[in-house]
Amino acid sequence: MGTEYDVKKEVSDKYSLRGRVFSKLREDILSGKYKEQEELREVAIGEELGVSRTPVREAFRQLELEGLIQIIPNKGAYVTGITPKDVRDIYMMRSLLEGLCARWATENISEEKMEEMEENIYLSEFHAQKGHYEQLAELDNRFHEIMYESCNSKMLEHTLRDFHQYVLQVRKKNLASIQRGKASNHEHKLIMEAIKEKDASKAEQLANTHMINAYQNMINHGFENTIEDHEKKL
Amino acid sequence: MGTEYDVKKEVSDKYSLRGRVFSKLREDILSGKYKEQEELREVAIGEELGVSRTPVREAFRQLELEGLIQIIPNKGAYVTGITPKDVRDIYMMRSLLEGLCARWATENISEEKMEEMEENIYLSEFHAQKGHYEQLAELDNRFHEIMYESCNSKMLEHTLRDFHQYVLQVRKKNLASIQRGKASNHEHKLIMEAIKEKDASKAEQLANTHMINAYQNMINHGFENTIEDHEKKL
DNA sequence: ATGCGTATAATTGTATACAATTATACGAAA
DNA sequence: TTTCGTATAATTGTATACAATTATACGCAT
Repeated sequence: MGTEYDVKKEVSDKYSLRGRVFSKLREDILSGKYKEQEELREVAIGEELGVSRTPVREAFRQLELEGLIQIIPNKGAYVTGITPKDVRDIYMMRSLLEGLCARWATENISEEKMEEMEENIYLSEFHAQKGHYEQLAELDNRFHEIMYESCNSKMLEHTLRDFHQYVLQVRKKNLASIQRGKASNHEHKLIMEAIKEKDASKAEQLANTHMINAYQNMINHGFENTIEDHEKKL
Repeated sequence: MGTEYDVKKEVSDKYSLRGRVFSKLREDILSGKYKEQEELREVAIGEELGVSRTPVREAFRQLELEGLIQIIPNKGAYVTGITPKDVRDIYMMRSLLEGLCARWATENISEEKMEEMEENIYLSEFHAQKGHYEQLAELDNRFHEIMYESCNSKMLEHTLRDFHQYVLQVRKKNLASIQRGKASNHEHKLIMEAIKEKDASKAEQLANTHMINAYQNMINHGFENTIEDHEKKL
């Protein structure tokens, strides 16, 4: 009953100019192409990408709401950027919310999603052994996506997806360590098992720790030099 | 040192057409003027508000990112709405994040903000006794705002402000109970004292409970009939 | 030289025109 | 009657034109 359309929700439609501008700008900001406080001019961006101001402006409004730029009315759009401290904060927030997500997923996950999760674990172990980084990263993303989709909360799903997207660039480099890859897989497996056993508290606690570990690993592999400069500000 | 511009960050600039359209639509969606799945047409909205499609479109893009509408490319904008379950989920998420915010505020709050917070408590007690609902609601908002501003985390501040805004409409009715008002004040006071004593864990736990209580009170005063219909879906 | 005021340029805000896509109506064939 | 295809209308996507605001340059008075 109830015909369900599995409309694949694109983060931003790839086939509209606005969507492409949005994605491009977000990527450029997160990758550091545009420095903090740099002013983004509509015509300049438009010319660079070969589009008019209209889609650029719409993309700007979205970027503002994502917190990546600040728009001062009648003045301009300024890059907010993402600092190492922002990344830290997001991981702390994610730690709590991914925990909640794991808890709710335990209570609401469907048969199909549960199976997909198990499959994800086994595939990950395979690719980890083979050293297939790209597939591993993809499966890692997918694992979290499955959790988001299974928690039965539009709001939480939306929030976590945002955060996930936000730190994706930074995380890419991180998972490219085979050790962390394997450790991460193991943690995923424990979470999956807790969900399967319907032990919500355990799943929550594990997901919690999983995020902390991911962050800890990150600052132990090339991220600490940048974060330490900012730690002093804390 | 370091001239600090106290640029008051408006949620969305009131003086641009786009900002007004955005605020109006958000209010109308949250208040239930537009039903779920209802299609919003750019020209219709524009004519109703006396503006062209341009500001309407930009507002749409923002509403989409806030999750209030879903835009299907080349097709239309459909109201997502906010269900009682969404409200519940947000309160659960807020419970965790307000806790984290209280913890960080304990570690980072400035002298000035600490004093403003104390002042806020005393003023609230006064207005609670007098039965001044509007001032009480305003002070309640401000208390949380002070916390957000004091946690020293742009990301967390941004996220919590979003959530806060999201449930504002619903919450209005809620605080208009003098009992809850006083109870809420007392909880604020305990949080404030914990922050002042630099007991971060205590502050976190109190802020945590404060949110749960606020939600519990809400569903016990006129919200439960609507939520219960949705509880069955859980 | 410095500060101020005005004119000019640059930039953003909004409206409108046009293009592309999607929905609808209607008629012909089965 | 139903189904399909096509023409038409409606709606969104994009570009451009114009208005309003802000930044800049330059001359003048001090």
